[in-house]
Amino acid sequence: MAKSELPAYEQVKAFIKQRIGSGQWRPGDPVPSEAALMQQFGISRMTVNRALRELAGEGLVTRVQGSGTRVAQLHRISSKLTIRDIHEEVAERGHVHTARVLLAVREKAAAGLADSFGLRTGAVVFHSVLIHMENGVAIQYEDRYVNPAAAPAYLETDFTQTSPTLHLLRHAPLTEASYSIEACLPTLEEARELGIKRGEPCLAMMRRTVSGAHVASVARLVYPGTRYSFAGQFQA
Amino acid sequence: MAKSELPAYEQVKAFIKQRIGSGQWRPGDPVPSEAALMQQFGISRMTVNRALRELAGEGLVTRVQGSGTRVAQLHRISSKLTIRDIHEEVAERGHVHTARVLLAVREKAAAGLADSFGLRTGAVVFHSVLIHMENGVAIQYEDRYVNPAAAPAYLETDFTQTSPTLHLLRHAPLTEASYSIEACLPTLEEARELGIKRGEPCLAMMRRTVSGAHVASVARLVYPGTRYSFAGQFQA
DNA sequence: CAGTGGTCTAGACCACCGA
DNA sequence: CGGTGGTCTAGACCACTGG
Repeated sequence: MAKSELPAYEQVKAFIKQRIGSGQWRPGDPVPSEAALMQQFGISRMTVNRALRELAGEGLVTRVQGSGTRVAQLHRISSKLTIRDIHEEVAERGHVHTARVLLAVREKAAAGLADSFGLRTGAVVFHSVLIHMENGVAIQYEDRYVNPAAAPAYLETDFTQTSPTLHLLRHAPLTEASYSIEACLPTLEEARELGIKRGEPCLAMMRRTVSGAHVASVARLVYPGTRYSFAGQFQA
Repeated sequence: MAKSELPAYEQVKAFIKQRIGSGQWRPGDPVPSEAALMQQFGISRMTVNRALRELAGEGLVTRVQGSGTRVAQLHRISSKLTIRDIHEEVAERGHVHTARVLLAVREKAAAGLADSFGLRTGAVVFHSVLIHMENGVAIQYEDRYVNPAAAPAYLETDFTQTSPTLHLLRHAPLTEASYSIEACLPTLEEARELGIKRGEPCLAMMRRTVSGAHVASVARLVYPGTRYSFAGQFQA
């Protein structure tokens, strides 16, 4: 009707967000039903439904069929942590990314590693180790194992030109990934190659990626604590 | 028509995900138009639209009005990092959460801190420091400043019963938050209170939350590296 | 049982893009 | 201009919840 600039479903979302954000509606309180919002806004149910469905996806409300929609318990702050190809990340800061390859070989997998890949102990896996640098300063030690079944041409890559992550994204479409981040002290070799003291704390990310039926890659990424941090943001 | 168990829009999503995941459709390739998928699946456009809209929301495809839908460039792995109330988190593991309050006072804000809150230097802020324990083991040192304008009753809380995070979630509805995670060594006091050596690496999270017009809280959370890690997952 | 949300249809008008 | 996606409607049937 009106020449309103905002789509109707966005208006409904804004209305509800305002009520929640201002504290008028508290966690656990009921949100008006789709029928009620239809009437109130004079719009069709599909439109109201879309608004509520998106709010549920954002974690602001909880919907239960047959019961109703309620303001969610906001006991968690959920935000996106984006893990990106390091070359792209450095380039976006307007800096120069370079890499030094310390190792790029095929190896027989030890028992634990073979397990991670779902392979037999002693099966061949690819193993690469490199140092990533931003404007000449080492910022990441990347120790990675790759499943040949997922990326057979892995070792033919010039890792100074194409980062291992990029090669894998291109040749082994990602279907699943998991990671964990912890604090640690660098090993002797990591400290030497990163050019830091052994006592300097580091962030270590363990990452495991799955491509289709294969575990594609298992990597340990070590960042000097003083040169790197993960940041994130959240907006209601 | 068929007694298919999966909703039609989920079937469309699964179809497209399979094509992308298997590498048949590569980044930049066009995805069939809504009209084409309507025909192919024999369903209405709204249903196809929902499937494609959700895939776009998940970052798997890019949609441009007038141009079409394409497979997204998968150069980033984007996953949710969920930050939760520590009491809830410990309780969910079936463990016992306790807290020890080291400080809970009102203070005059130094220049830098006042800036963070958008207050004058010397304005009164609340300051709390506590140790969180899981089954009696210290897992987090929480050093937090709170804006009285956002949570006037903050200091009246018994933090051994209601965690600062929970109090804030209840009284200062969250509209925005940002954080960063880095590795560090604990200060003397942090090491003493956490019961760890000074050389033991820690994860430090700096968190800043906004509630409506106010910056509600600024906190530094220190976790012993050997007792904590952040984990996340991603699924295409 | 009445009320809720989950899904779906068969149309429609519009803004935008590229040829 | 035709094809694309963005939005919206006015119905519909169903599964589930709660009293």
